[in-house]
Amino acid sequence: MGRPPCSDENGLKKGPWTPEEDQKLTDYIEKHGHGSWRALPKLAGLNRCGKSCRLRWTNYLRPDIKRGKFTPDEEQNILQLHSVLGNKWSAIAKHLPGRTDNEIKNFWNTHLKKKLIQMGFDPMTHRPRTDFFAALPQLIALANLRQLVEQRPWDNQSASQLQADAVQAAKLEYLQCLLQSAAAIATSPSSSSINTIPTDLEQNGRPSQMSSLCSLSSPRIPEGINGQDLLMGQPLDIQIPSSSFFEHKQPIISGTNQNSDYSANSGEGENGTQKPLLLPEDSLPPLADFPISNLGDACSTSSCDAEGTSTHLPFWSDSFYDEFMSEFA
DNA sequence: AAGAATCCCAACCGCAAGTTG
DNA sequence: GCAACTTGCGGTTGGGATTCT
Repeated sequence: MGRPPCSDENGLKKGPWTPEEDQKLTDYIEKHGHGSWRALPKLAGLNRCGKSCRLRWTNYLRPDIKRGKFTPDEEQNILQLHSVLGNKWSAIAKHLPGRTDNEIKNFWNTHLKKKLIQMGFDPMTHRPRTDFFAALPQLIALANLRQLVEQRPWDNQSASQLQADAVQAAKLEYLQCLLQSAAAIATSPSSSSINTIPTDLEQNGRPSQMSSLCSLSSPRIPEGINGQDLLMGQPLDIQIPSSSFFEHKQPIISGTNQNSDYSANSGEGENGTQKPLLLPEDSLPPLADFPISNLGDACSTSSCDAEGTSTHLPFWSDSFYDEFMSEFA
């Protein structure tokens, strides 16, 4: 581009805005509109670059900005929008009147993201985390715990209790990894034996919305569909097929649930028989309370109709949201 | 009470898309 | 079609505010 960044321009002020500067900027824009941002600072008598003025106006001085804490409704909207749009803060902001992209981004980074991580969800995919590195802190903690248990002369009861806790936690961790691997398989377009995806639409030369959605490794809008358009002017009913993940409250894994689709995800034996990847029911702790459905069910049933006009199956079902939001309280 | 740690957010930076001549 | 320029966006950061020890 060849143009120096505005910070390089001679002697222009940077950093926090003073009330006087705010007043000048507000007065000018109210009288003349912002026009060319680049020309504005001179015209308004400000020793700032246009970019800085624009940012100050759009993120702070604009009269329609709503300040203060985000309401639970707004939080829920952000989560839902983020699961669809990803880090498209400006697109998300368009659905939250009075909120700026910067504000939403900050709120996400300081609150929502942490909450999701704490709950074991990948904040980018809104799925249970799949990376072993994510579990590293817990594993390290468990290792330390074990060392402590072995080294310290605790009474038998507390030591065994600790060990039991550690084993419980390790099992949970292991289970989560299994679930996540299965989820990855289930949502992979190549796993046709697992996820029987109708191919009629794809054969028409257009990737089916469903299959593109099912292949989401991060929130993505199906090809040819503008996520923004998708959302504009309609109530939030954006729903991702793979979201059936959260639809049912029954635990995915249990010894009595072997005919679930999930078991099919666990891999087939050489002769086609199902090799249960799952541990026996009694060897596993109960899953977390939030609802998780059959992983292999990602694109099944009515949610993905033959037209590829999937309009159902919230990735975050309402009930899940309720529970999630109650975590915030 | 004081220092350290953490949180929070306004503002900056760099990049890319869009616009104009 | 191209280059110069403008605008918008998302990631990052500095430092004040708050909480913890």
